[in-house]
Amino acid sequence: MERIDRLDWTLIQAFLSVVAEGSLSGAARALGVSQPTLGRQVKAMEEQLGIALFYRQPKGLSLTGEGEALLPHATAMAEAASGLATAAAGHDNSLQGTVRITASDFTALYSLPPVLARLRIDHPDIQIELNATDLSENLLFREADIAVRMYRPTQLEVITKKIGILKLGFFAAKSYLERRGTPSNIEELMQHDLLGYDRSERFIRGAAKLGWQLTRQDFAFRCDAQQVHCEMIRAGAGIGVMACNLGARMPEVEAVLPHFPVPGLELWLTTHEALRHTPRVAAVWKVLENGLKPDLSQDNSIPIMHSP
Amino acid sequence: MERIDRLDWTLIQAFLSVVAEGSLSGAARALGVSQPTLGRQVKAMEEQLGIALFYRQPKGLSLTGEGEALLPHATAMAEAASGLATAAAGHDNSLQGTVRITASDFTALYSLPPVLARLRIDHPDIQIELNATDLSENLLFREADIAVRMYRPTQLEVITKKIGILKLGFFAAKSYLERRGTPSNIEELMQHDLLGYDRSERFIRGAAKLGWQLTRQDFAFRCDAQQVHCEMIRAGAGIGVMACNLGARMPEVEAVLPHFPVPGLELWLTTHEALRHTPRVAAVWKVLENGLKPDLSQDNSIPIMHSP
DNA sequence: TACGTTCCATTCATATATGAATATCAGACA
DNA sequence: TGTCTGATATTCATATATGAATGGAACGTA
Repeated sequence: MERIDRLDWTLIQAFLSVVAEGSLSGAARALGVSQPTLGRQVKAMEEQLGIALFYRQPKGLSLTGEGEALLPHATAMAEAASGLATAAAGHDNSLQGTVRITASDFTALYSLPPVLARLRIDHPDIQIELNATDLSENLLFREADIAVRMYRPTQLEVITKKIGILKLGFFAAKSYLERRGTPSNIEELMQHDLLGYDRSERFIRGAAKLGWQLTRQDFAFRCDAQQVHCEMIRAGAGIGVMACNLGARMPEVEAVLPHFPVPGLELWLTTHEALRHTPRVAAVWKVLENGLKPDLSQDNSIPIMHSP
Repeated sequence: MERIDRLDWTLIQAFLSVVAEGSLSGAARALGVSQPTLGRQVKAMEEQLGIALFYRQPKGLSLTGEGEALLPHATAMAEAASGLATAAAGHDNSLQGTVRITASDFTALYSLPPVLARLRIDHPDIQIELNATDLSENLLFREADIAVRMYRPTQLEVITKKIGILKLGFFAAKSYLERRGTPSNIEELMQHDLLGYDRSERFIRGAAKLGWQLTRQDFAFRCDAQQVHCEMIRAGAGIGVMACNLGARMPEVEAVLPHFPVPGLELWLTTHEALRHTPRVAAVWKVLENGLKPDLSQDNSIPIMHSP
């Protein structure tokens, strides 16, 4: 397959300017180049992409449907470029602008919302862009300012801080427990339908350290996404491990063996060194830290699950 | 102030390539230009920005701290560029990639999380980027694929669909009601501490239509952010209007005059015409529509508040 | 209808950025 | 120490993109 990626970004710049101004001449003025140049650049872009971007009209150029489809991407580039310019100029010393946060789906959807709500109250001029993904993001190469992760990032040149430990515990739907009974010790629990969760390898190893032999076959269900896991517990599919604070919030589920020491998950906040002292990033960091802490345990004696 | 924005995007492209390859020569090979050209471009960029981007080392070029700070922006540009290339090539016919959603803070933080959780289950390969803002976004000019709004967008060339009506009602903290008593009709309610919410102009007008005279002075508190409003109700600061489904989920608050017909808020889904048939956008649209509907009323006889 | 304005397309001399060739430097290795 | 390798800088002829000038088409207005 051919790489169309090669198209010169100058062309995109030209494209964008023409869209914004509505004519070649106008765009030329705005961009400080001549009108023929711009005309050629637009033509070049159309040829390289094999797409008609504009309708040439007497009053100027207007976008075709295909052109419209490209515009959002071009605009995104322009925004990034302007962000770059701001950063370069060292003028981003204000508490406004966008801060991009990346977090695991689970954290993003269950832990972060109230914290972000608070953030919107404390810093109304800071826009938050949330990227929910379990993929380990490279803070240096991806546009994320702060990462919320369940493990300590290993990259160099990042600042990390452990916020606390997310306590996990066994939970099951009340309906399930009524049907199958509530286990009162580990041996009984192992006779139940167990739901393996996405870190099951880690979990099995963690369990082994606590002297609890467990194999993959002991799980009635396994799944990769924590949300699914969660839903299955709620639906009464069996007994599974989930975050204690989350379980406590769900009226239809109940803790099982609440005092059994299930290893917890660490929660780490990460940013890139170069962004550490950007005011808005620092502000968001602070709110995240303060907002997430109450939900977490600071007890370091709780065993944790280590990353693979 | 000078516009540094003017810097040619080709230079950024060069910058990025040098970072990725680690050397001028390598980057030149990758980019299909000569090494001196690239060297000059890097130098030009440094001069124009007035920043040293690289340490020149015998083994190649490595980023300075200032360079690192610019990198995320440059990378964001590259991602957008590659998105543009994909869109242009017409290859984005798969159910993967990123979909950007914009919604009011309130919707984003209170209504969307469970829906997005579902989305992650149904379409694990679609990344969601959520931009929580009350600002009306221009879907054509901003990189957002789908907007969730409380009003019908007026732009041309967008596809909109009304999902339903968010029912509103009076709520107060139980502690407040214990202290001040529960009003049993509108006249009594007006003697209470009322919390005006951010659309209070709209609200006052809506109330007037229902034959209920109300002025700004009748509100004990006013605030712009719905979250703050919400928190004040929970904190027992008075009686306020909030979404019924949200109020029902909060154990510490109680509905006041639950049968009084408070005008609701419409919820609209919007996307740009050109994106309508992009598979991943269509998929997300569908999940949003199905996920938000259950929380909303489809009863069109409920009065609604119109935008200003 | 004629005039002024605004736009895009074309032409051609010119300025500019480019690449091949080369010089230079630093480290690896025998 | 000498040589090789892979890197960045420098030079200069050349290709390339650029801009001023010009032509032509559409539209509004007197």
